[in-house]
Amino acid sequence: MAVLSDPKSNHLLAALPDAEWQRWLPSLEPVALPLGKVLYESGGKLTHVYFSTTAIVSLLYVMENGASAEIAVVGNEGIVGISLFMGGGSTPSRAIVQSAGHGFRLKASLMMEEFNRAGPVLHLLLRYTQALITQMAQTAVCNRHHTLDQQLCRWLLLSLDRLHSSELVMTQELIANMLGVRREGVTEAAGQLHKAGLIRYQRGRITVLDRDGLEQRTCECYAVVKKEYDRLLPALLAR
Amino acid sequence: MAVLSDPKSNHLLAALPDAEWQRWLPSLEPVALPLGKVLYESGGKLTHVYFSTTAIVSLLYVMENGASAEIAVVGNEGIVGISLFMGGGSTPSRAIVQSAGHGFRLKASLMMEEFNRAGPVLHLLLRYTQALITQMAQTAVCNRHHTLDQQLCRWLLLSLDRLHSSELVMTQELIANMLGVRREGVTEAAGQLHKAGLIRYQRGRITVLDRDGLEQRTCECYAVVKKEYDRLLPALLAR
DNA sequence: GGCGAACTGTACGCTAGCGAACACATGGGG
DNA sequence: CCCCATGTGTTCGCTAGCGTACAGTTCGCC
Repeated sequence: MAVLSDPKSNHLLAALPDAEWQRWLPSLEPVALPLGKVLYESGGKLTHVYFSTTAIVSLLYVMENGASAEIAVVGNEGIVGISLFMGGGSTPSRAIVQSAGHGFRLKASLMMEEFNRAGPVLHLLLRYTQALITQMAQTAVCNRHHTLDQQLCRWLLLSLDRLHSSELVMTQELIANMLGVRREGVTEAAGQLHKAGLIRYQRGRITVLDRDGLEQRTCECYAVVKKEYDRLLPALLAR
Repeated sequence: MAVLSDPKSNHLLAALPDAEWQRWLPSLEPVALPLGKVLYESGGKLTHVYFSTTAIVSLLYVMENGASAEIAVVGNEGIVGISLFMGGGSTPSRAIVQSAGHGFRLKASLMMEEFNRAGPVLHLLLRYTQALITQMAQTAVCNRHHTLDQQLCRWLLLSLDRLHSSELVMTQELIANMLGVRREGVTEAAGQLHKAGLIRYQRGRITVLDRDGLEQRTCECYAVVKKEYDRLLPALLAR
């Protein structure tokens, strides 16, 4: 995989009007996003916003006792660091790379300048934020009502949608952290999916064999989120 | 309680610069917000945004099977209908009055005009939205990790903060819907709080006797949300 | 003033997921 | 090439909360 991927692999960047694109290009700084890299810390000030091209980033809340839960996931469809332009400049959550890859970043000050032009950039970012809000809301619902198996399916599907392959480099331990459950629970649920022939895996590497099967097993939450992203950001998905 | 309360009882309205305030005033339409009133439906187009003064509104997701879960709660500190200005004009959730009261509404077209002036109104609304996002995220975390007792405390505290009295008119059934749990579970948890001398209740009417006690019993989620609202919207709380 | 609907309390068996403890597998680095 | 750190599988007892069923209580209304 090339270190320098195309910025237009990020759907938000790709959706920029030409004027903005030309203006931003020189300032877009390519960055490697290795597994576990923390893009911002809970309560920390944002220095950059990130546009992933091939990585997946989790927005994670870590509790006082060390337990954690994923709030939302961002891939090449979005931007990491919305609290910058929403106001406040920080959030109580952490952004951490969940699947290694590359991306681009933009200085916070520049981002703010662009946002404050109050043109298409602002509207694009707010629509994306609205989609992200839906994902968070649905995460709350899912955490309340659905089984671990269903949630695992949802999580795999959301991750797949944000990747280019059907293979996830991801240990069960990591997945457990994201879902906020025990690793053993993930082992068990993954075992079910394996038995059902939907996935295959070897030590930190999950291959999805039957995407439709996963969709049938998961709860409605996945479809709700997917539909809302498609509705709010159609241009981005056209690519 | 007067039908026409003061619009400035709503913190967002109160925080408007004078010019905006003068401009909006003639268009602010007083509305009664009786228990159970639906301000917008899942996927429905927004015709107005609402500024509550004395009511509490729940953002609720209702699942295909009829089960539900509260995503966030809005009182006189906020606005109902953020998806209007965020883009998209609808969300998959429902907004329903959880505690009766009054408020004001503004036509969607007017709200958009004001938002698109891209001045202080825009920034105020986005900061509020950021606070709301935190609440949603923390709801997700809380649903994952905390006990029903803790969540009930959190919920009571969040509701108290959005009311003017220490008395909630609210059946256990309703609370159960909000928390996405069984009514019996709420009965039990409420019984604990009653025994501990923290609350009192008579048939759909809960009186909080010991607020500090609730704060000690609840999980960290309440404090996280409270702190973030205070941080993001300090002017509003000064009143 | 008492009837009935709405609200609250209690009980019981059941299940998903937890916590802890440990055995097994695997594959990359010395 | 083999060692051992890292990842995975399995087991067991435990608990919170579910679903169901039903009894008791309160209050508004006729």
